[in-house]
Amino acid sequence: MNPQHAAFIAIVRTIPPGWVMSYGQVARAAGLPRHARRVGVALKQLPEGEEAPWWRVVSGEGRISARGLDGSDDLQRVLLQHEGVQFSAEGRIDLRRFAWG
DNA sequence: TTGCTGACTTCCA
DNA sequence: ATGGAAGCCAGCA
Repeated sequence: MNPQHAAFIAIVRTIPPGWVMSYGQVARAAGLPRHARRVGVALKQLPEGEEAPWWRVVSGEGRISARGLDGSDDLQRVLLQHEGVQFSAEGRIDLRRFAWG
């Protein structure tokens, strides 16, 4: 397990239910700015044993990043809505609500 | 080493 | 709002 990935996962584990963070925020919180893309890689390669709320990580625009094949996109949306996260008609999340303040 | 590829972000027209 | 380009950086061929 890549140490950087471990750092990202550690941050993701601190995201409480009903809350979301963008890839960029996770990267910065882990002390690794400009590594937003790596956060995506870390989550994609998240081992079975590692438990982390990957679905609470979205893009900076408040949308769910596409994976392409599997329907994990839909699963993510369902999980978030189940936690009470509000989506706009266009399927967007208003990240301003999650800015510390 | 070079070039391409991303679960990204930021600028600019 | 919207599309495209550029910046970014580790992994891989």
